[in-house]
Amino acid sequence: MSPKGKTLKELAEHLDVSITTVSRALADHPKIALKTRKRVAEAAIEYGYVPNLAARQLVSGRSGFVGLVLPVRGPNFVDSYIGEFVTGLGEGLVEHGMDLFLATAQAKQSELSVLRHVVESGRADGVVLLRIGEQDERVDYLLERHFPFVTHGRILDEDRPLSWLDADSEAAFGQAFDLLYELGHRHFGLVSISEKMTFRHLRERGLRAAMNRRKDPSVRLDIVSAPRFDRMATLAAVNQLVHAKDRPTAIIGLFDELALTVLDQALRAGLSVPGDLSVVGFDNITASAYAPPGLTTFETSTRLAGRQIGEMLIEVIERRNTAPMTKLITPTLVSRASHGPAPATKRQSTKKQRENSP
Amino acid sequence: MSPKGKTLKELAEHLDVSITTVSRALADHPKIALKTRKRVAEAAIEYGYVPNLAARQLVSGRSGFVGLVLPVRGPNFVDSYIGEFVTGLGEGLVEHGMDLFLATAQAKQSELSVLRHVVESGRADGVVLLRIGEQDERVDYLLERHFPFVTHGRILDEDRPLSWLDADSEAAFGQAFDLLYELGHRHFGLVSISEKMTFRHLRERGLRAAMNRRKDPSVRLDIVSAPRFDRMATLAAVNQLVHAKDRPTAIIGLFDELALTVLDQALRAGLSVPGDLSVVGFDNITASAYAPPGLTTFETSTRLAGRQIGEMLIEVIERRNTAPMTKLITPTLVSRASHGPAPATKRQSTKKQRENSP
DNA sequence: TGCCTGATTGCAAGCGCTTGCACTAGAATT
DNA sequence: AATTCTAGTGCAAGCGCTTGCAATCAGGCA
Repeated sequence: MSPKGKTLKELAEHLDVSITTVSRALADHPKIALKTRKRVAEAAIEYGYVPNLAARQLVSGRSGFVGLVLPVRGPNFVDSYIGEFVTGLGEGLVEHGMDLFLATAQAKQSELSVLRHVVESGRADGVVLLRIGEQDERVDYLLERHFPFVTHGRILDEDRPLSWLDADSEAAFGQAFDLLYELGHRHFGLVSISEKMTFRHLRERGLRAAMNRRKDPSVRLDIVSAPRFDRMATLAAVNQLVHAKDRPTAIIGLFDELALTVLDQALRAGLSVPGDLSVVGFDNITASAYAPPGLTTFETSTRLAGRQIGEMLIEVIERRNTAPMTKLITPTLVSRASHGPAPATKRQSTKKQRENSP
Repeated sequence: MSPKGKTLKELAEHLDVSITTVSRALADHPKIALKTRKRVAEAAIEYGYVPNLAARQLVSGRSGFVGLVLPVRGPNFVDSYIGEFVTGLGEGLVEHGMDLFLATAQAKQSELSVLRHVVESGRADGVVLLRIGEQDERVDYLLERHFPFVTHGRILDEDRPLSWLDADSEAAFGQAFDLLYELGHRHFGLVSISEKMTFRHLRERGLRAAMNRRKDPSVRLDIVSAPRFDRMATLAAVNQLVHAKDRPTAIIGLFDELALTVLDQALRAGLSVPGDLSVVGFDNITASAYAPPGLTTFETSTRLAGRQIGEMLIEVIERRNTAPMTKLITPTLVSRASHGPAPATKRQSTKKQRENSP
């Protein structure tokens, strides 16, 4: 059976008024007599009238949709980010009568070209962008096109007028440093990524800033990095730290997957966590609670972020040409068992095979 | 800037032909001279013409969208299912030029009412349903309405003509039983849920069937269950098994979250896994690899399922009124360290308080 | 009683695109 | 040379809905 529903015209005939009146009545137009409005509203419900979206869109020029271009992902990724985000985004939109539509890139297609299509076909009134790079061609495109959008995460250039929501992971990484420093740690490791993502930059900056604030020359930070989704390279990078002769006493993962890998490799190497090594991550993915001894990390509600971004985007769409809105969410520390005091022996040890240098 | 793109008319004037011709040329209509078709196609690209979807939908009566009604979820759920599924579904659809649209239920709204709206507003040409119950009002509705849909999972009544894709978890649970039986286990526990989901039924049935096949009167199965998303009740149910005086030597979780809870509670109770207790799950969520000692479970690619469902749905939409298609995916065993031989001492215990039924 | 006003309602013109049917030439047939 | 095809193109009618403007009607006021 075709999706042919009742039309305005049918309803109008049924009620013996013009379709204009019905249309206006349903839109609560003030010029229509209250009595009529009510009569129509009731009939519409009883009659099971549901407006045809396509027709409405055609005349209004608006689609009623918000687009989300799904990031292209490796073949084996597994994470709850998309699901949570999309759930939240949907919640944020539905209250304002907007629908969410997902655009997936074809095999060889760039995200930009998908985005372009979405924008130009009029399928969306606004879009949400995920996984923002330090520089981002998608952002450039939308900005130039003056098309409404909100990003989860931000680009590096803070002066460009875009609306975004992001976790203040810069602050979180500073907090992680302080936490560990107070526990006596002086030699830090950071497992990072090689992609030029803004969050990488911010987190490293947050860490460094906290470090510099201490003005303690004995503090040392070793950074290793690997391309994302490259399991082998990641393992190599992690082990470079874990198996170093001069191993850090605390290793921070740029995000939980990385920290969990550290945990895993450390345990395999026979180290005790947090006895020999403290590990801290960021994101609080599910596995972090299960991986022994429980990963200390930071939590930021992805679902809530989605929801808020939905609301922001509605704003942006509604009143165009307004100042961009930005929102910074403070992550909260989830303190589990993977961090602790720096191993005492490591401090001024003389007969260790591994040395701690300034 | 408004989403006002170039129109067919503009392109037509530009090319000095009728819009009919342009429209047909772009659709590769055989009646249009090849030369013309090429000329138009090139001009369209150069000119940056992108058809207005709303207009097209209005006349074609088809939306070009497939709808997915997001299951209503508890406030703290975290899982990768939605993300993976949606990614796969998008991939399966985009190749056929279909878009995916997500409908979210409002706070107090039922999934059915959202579904109804989606169907009746013509926003989708077909829908995908998730988390199917033994009986499901959404399925009833769509069937009655003759609206194209495919479900991930199935209803209990196998005679109703609907298209579905499901993992053969019935077989998997049989396999789990056999695996454990051969390892000497005779006393089994199953942590189940109280919701009437089809997969629960099938998995229990698979387990029972394998059990009965053995015709071994010494085999015993204790089942506990709790409402989903109710953490306290789940813990209580799990502990009822784990702390039972007469504890099963092998406990199967209806899905990994449950099995992981068993693992966790067992470890807390000082039991050794798999020394004292074997545990098996289903789903292979990320955490299952990290939770000590590594959960033995079954894997079924959600992303692939999404993709295949996308393709099935296209089929169903394209040629309506055809026989329903069903697809059964065989899960593969992911053998990790949470299962092992039954503890020798547990064997011929005499004082059993619960009885095993055929 | 006649004209003006405000409150309601309806007419009709699209929004941009598809498609059945008619139309035009040149080609083919007799 | 007259007639019939055939390929290629255009006309015009919508798809279902919104909306500017005109039309209608009952009072109200002079």
